[in-house]
Amino acid sequence: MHAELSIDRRPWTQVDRAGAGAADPLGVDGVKTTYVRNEEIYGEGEPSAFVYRVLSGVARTYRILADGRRQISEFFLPGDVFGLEAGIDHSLSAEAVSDCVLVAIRRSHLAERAGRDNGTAHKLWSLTLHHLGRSEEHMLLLGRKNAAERVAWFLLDMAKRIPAQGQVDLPMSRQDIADYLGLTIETVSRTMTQLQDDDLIALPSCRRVMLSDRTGLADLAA
Amino acid sequence: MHAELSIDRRPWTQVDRAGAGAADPLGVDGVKTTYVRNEEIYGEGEPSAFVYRVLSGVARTYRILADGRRQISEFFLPGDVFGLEAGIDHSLSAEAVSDCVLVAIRRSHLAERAGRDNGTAHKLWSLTLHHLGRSEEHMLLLGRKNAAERVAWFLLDMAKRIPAQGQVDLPMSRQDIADYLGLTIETVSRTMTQLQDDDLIALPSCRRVMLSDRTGLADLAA
DNA sequence: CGTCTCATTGACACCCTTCAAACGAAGTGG
DNA sequence: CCACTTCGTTTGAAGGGTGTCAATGAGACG
Repeated sequence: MHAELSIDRRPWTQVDRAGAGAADPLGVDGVKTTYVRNEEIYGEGEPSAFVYRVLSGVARTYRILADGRRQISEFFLPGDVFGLEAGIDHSLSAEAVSDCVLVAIRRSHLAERAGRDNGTAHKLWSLTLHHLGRSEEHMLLLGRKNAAERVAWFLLDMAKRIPAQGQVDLPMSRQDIADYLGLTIETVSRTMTQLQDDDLIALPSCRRVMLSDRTGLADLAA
Repeated sequence: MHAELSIDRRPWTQVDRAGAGAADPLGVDGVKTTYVRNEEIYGEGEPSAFVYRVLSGVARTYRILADGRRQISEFFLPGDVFGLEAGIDHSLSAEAVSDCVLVAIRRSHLAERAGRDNGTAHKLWSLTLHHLGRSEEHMLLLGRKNAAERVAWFLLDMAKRIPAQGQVDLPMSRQDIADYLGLTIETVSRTMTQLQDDDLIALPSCRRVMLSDRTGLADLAA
């Protein structure tokens, strides 16, 4: 990895000291805001005025079809940034998966600083490239993988992103997982059970997953 | 659309005068290269040394699984730019869909210029955001749409991107379309026939599509 | 005209969805 | 402390949409 292209993923909470008005790692002041579970952060079509960094909790962005079919495009964990979009209006909606605290950074301030400071401009670009890389991986999953491969990939990805050893506490519901993986809630549930029967994982509770056989999961995830 | 976020999509051929060594709209010298149909432009895992602009013809980027399943992430038409990735190595492969001419722009030159010139930096970022927006749309398609909706969306998208009126001359094979839409070649073929039976399109030849009912197609594409 | 490649069509199988019911955990009120 | 409710998850049975396998058809080219 290029050092200059790497992304700072430290949960910002750890260095937060000032609350509202403190500078984000992107170098621009933001306002700390709390959202409760399932609360809307922004909606598709609304003006895209802010970029958000997650301090605690988890957020999701998604698109929805007229008949209610939903595709979650990404989950955002502490340290992650979302809300960067091409147009002046949001083409995605965003909601809180769990109660969460975000820093909202005014997009115009960010643009202004990026115009002056190459470092900020470069960070924003890197962040966008990182998202693009993940969405390409996501497309491969949605277009070409079966249910077991999708779920195995998802669990490994979550284990990578959530700091903990040997287990994952999933922050989202089965419905969220299904809408992220392009499956139904029933298929996700059945697949989890199957992975458990195959001794690849254990499920002490429905939100807690022990990865008993990471190699086996990785083989599946392809 | 922000004027500053808009993308210059003019086919560069129209302003090309010097051949190799001429400056791209991105402001950096590039080398014009010709590729024949199905020729590899770069492979997954190779060092990512160049960014490409299509002058003529069409290119595809894709990822492939160990057993050969392929997901095409995007087609690139004249004027389009591809090859921008987060890491130092390509995470996608790229090939020529048809014989095509590309300008290869050295990434290090681009990075150097972006470091000096905010305009270039901003163009690169906008381009990346544009790709990200498209890939989010693509994820919705792959995760939640059925075959008819996928094909209808694809035809409308191609009609938008390929200048012509009332008809589209598809530059790619059914296999390419299938791998882009997350379907099989047989399903694409059957769906095209079905759309024709429903009087939404006409197929004078397998590469030429007349969009007889754009409204009906748009309703389907959702 | 023969060959090669790609596209279309048909028959059948299977993975995932749909519909439905049971189960379990968490919270509330008696 | 225990019914009761609510919400989310799991499990079952059945159906459908898409994949697989195979054969036929249609252009392109020599």
